[in-house]
Amino acid sequence: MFTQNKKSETFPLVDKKELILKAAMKVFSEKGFHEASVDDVANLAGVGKGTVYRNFPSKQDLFLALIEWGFNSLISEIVAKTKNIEDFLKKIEIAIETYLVFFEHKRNFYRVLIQERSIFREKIERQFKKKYLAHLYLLEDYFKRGMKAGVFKKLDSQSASIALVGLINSLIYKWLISEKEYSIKKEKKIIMATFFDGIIK
Amino acid sequence: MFTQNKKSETFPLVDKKELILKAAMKVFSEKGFHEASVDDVANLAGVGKGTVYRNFPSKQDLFLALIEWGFNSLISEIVAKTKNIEDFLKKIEIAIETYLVFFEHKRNFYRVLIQERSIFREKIERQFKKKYLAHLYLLEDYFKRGMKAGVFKKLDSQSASIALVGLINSLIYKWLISEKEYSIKKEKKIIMATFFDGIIK
Amino acid sequence: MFTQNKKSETFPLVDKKELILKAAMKVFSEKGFHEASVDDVANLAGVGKGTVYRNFPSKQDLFLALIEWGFNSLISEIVAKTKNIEDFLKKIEIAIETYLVFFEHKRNFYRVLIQERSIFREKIERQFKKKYLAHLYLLEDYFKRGMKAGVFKKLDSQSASIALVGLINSLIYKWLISEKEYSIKKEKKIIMATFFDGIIK
Amino acid sequence: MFTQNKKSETFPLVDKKELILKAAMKVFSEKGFHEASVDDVANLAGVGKGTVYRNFPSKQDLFLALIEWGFNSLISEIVAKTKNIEDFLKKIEIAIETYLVFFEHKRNFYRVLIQERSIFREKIERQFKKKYLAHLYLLEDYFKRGMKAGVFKKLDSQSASIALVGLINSLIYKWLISEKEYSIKKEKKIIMATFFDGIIK
DNA sequence: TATGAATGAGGCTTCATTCAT
DNA sequence: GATGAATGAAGCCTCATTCAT
Repeated sequence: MFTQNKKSETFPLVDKKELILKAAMKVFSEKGFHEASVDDVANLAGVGKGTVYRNFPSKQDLFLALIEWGFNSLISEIVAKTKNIEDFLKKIEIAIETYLVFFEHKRNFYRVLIQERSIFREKIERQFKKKYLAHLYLLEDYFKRGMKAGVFKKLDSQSASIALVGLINSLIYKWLISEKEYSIKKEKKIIMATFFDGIIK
Repeated sequence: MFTQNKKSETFPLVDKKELILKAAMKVFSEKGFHEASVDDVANLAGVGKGTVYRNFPSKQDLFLALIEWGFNSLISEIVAKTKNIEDFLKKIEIAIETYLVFFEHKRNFYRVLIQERSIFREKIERQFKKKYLAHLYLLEDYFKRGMKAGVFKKLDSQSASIALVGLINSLIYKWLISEKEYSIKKEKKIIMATFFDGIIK
Repeated sequence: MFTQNKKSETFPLVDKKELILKAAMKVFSEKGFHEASVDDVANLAGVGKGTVYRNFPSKQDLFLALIEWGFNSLISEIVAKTKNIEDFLKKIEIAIETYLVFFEHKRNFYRVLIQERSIFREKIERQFKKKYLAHLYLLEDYFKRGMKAGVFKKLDSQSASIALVGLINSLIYKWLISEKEYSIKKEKKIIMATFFDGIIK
Repeated sequence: MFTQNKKSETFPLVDKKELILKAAMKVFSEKGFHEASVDDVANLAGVGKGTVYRNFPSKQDLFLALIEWGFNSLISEIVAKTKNIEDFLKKIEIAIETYLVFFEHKRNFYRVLIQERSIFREKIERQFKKKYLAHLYLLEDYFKRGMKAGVFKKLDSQSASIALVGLINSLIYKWLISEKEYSIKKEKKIIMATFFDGIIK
């Protein structure tokens, strides 16, 4: 009793949901949504298949929850790192860096993200788009304010943020499939030298 | 035999392979690799399922052939449009424009491209990478030569080309899922204003 | 022990078993044995699933107990209504009426009864038959004695009772699926006019 | 080639659908709809599971097709045996006999019929009712005309036919679960002595 | 060469039952 | 005793691939 209480106070047992999400992250990132089976996830999580379904209504919902989980994490990190910065140039720069470092440590999440945008049809489409685009709003906001402040060229802010993210993702992908081991931060230089220098007024 | 040879010599009727590829392009782009069935492709192509398998060893090979077919087409077009241009700035600019227009007319191919990179595991990985990256070599080459000529900043040319393509793809994606109807060429402006202006020395 | 006895003596609170049986009656009648889940029953009864299993060894046993519960109730009622009647014709007539009225108020039990005789295989078969046929013995007995008394035609008394019950059930079924609202007692007339008039000597 | 042609002319290979229906009849009658698996059916039919699904969209559709198949057969037989009979009493009598003999030889179909009326919910309900009640229309018609002709008592003809069928089914059930071996035709006597004598004016 | 019926492995999901709390 | 989280066997169905015609 006592031990248990103590345990749960200081070592809050990993929540089942998180346990499953972690396993799912690995499995989906390695096999892809369709090739991965719910059994794979359950086995890796060390729980029964039924437990997966008790926590997530369906395989698709599990996948969606994964995306949300990851993005929430990414967004919090970017917000935390940039909120106290006044300079928009600096703000964007830090955001870029945070983004890169985030994925350097969460390769699996990146791998999950780049696969199969197409599995989300109709009913789910909206829900997915919302989550997928959510993290762009941050950047968009920075751009908007930066443009208003006269720091950036006057461009469509949504296009700009999408362009930047696409550019970054592309470089992450390159880094991911590269045979050589190098820190992804190295790519920051090219981002600054191209897009960043370009967008500055 | 005789009749057939004559036929295909004098009536270069769309050959069976191309017929199937066209159907596959539509089906895969609409449903995604996993959701689409070989039956769907065969039916749309108006041939029997066996015929699909006579021409492509497996569903995966069909998909791969599709990618190759599309890229070859894209590359030819870019080469044709840029080969007589001396100026590297102009060369890249035209390449960008060609790229945009190409996908404006081949949305399906774009849709096929962005899905399910994950279906290419192990055995297929190398083969895919090669094809996927092939069209980048063109750009890379232009950048290299442009850098040598002192027109562009000295950067890793592979990274630069990957960054550019990622940026463009991202904007195409935005255009694709946009509810508004507009020509994708409009996006050229932002590409020039950001990446292009940035990379120029 | 003591407390329990006292409780059930002075506070014949619906006992857990009956609580569960009532819920089961509703659930099974609405969904059928296979489509209904033990969870459904537990939820409706407002108890945990474990409690259901503490009271009934298995889902099948629960179903069987339900049948028995219903039949016991039916038989008591028929016995009560007919025991003081001397005339066998009247006896049967009252039995018929009681049967009809019973099911008019216990539609759910009827619905439970008509479904899925097939779930009772092998091991359970004998047990079920016994219960299912038990209520026929009453009628059979009445017929036997009526025949001996020369009131009824001399026929196989078991067949006669089975025939009568089948006929009645069929009319109850008709009443149940009928769109119109009418009292099932109306059907008594046709029962008397056909079977009853027929069996009289 | 020649032999084949001849074969298919004179020995029309058992149609796959019928092959599967026959297996389904046996399997469903023995195990019941829910306890039987599509695999069971496929195995008994000696075909792959996929072949079952090629012929019947779902397990439920297979079951429904089975019901229809059986009823069509029953109705044809009754019609054939009764159409040339003028006398309504005789007509009904022959119908009863045909009904009994039919099920004497098609016990499995009977077993399929008595199980699980409840599997047919909502969407399917109407479709099932239609089929289930179809064979009653025949009897109903006979009763109606017999009443008009003054041969039968004036009663609700639908109720009468339902009552008769319920009575008969009940006796078939008795015969089916009886341990003794006897011809079901024996039951005709009790049917005539009860319902039949009763309904005559 | 072309066809499409046939196959059956494999996947998602449900749910009766158990058991730690 | 009571609870309901956990389990995993079992079932329906899909679809890539094969092969007889």
